[in-house]
Amino acid sequence: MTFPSPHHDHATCVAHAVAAAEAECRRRGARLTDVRRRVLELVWSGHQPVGAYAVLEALAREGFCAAPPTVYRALDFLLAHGLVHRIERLNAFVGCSHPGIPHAGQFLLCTGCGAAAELDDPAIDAALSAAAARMGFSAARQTVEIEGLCPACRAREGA
Amino acid sequence: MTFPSPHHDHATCVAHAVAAAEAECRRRGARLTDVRRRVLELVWSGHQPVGAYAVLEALAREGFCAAPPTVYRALDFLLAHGLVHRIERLNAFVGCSHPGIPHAGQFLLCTGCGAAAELDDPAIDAALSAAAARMGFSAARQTVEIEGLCPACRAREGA
DNA sequence: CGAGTGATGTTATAATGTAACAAGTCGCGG
DNA sequence: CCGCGACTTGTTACATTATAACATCACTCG
Repeated sequence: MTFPSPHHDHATCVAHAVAAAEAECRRRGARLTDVRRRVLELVWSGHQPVGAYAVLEALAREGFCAAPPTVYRALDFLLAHGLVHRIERLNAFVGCSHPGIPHAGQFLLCTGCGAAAELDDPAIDAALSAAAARMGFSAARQTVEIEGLCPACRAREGA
Repeated sequence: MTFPSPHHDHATCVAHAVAAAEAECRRRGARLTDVRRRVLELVWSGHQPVGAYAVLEALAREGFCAAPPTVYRALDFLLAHGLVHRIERLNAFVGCSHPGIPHAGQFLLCTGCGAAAELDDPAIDAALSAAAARMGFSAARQTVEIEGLCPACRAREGA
C-alpha cells in the first residue's frame, strides 16, 4: 500500500473495499448487514482514520439515527473479520487494504494531512518476532504505528 | 530490559528510577516537584502500565486530593522529559527504563500478568526506518507494542 | 409457522482526557 | 526585603471515547 494521489478515483477504492468485504463475509459465513456495510463505507470515506463518533454523526446525518453501541458493534464486527484496523494512537479506524490475507497491521500516519498508509513488511515482522523470541516472549498481536510526514506533506513543508 | 522476577527487590527499582529522574531533571533544568515525583513513583509501583485514573486514586488515598488535570500534567511532564512512556493500546503509562538516553519506545505486553518490558532493538528501528524511507516517508515517532505471553505466563498456561 | 440465534435499538453510565481561569510558589533582580 | 515574572498547581466544568444491560427485531432452519 502507498499514499494515494489526491486525484485518484476514490469511489473505486470504496467499491473495491465493499466488494472484497462481501466476498470475505460470504467465505466466512458472516453477515454484512446494512449498518455494517454503511459503517465500512464511512470508514473508507477517505484514506484517513475515522473516529467512531465521526461515523456516528455521519450515520445520523443520513437518518440512520444510531447510538454509540450500534457503531461500536459494527466496528467490532469489521475488526473481527479483518475488514478494518484500529489505529491506537488516534482512537480511530481505517479500512484494511488486504482483507482476507492474514497480516498484522503496520501503519504510516502522516501528521500533516492525516493520511494513513498500511504496510505489510516482512522485515518488520521478522525483527519483531526475533526480538520477542529472544526474550522468550510468545507474540500474539502487534501494533506498529509510525508517525511522520508523507511525501506530499514533506514537499509542502520543505518548500 | 527484561521481565523482572516476581521476587526482585522492587523498592530499589523505584529508588533507581527516582534517582535517575532527579539527575535527568537537574541536567535539563527541569523541576521534579513533589507531585511529579510521587506520580513517577506510582507509575513505577509495578512493572505494569498504570492508568492515569489509577494514579489519581492512589494520590487521593494519600491525601493529595488531586483532580485529573494534576495527574495528566504530571504525566505530560514526565513524558516530555523521557521519564515515562505511554502504552497506546492500554491508555496507560509505564516507567522508562533508560531515561536520558534517547530512544523510541518498543514494548512487550503480557496479556497474562499485565507486565510490560521495554525493548530497544536497533534491528526493529532499522526495519521501520527502512520501510518508511522506501515510501518517501519521514518518520518522527514510532509506536511498537507487541502483545503476547511472557515466559512465566507461558510456562503457567502451557502446564 | 415457530423456535432459536444473532443483530439492532435504547438508555444510561463508565472511563479517559482537556479547556479555561484562578491561585499559589519559587527564584531572581532591584 | 519586596515585587515581578515564570512556572506550577487547584478547581470547575466539560469533551471524547467506550461499554453494560436489557428490550426488541429479523433472519434462518426445521
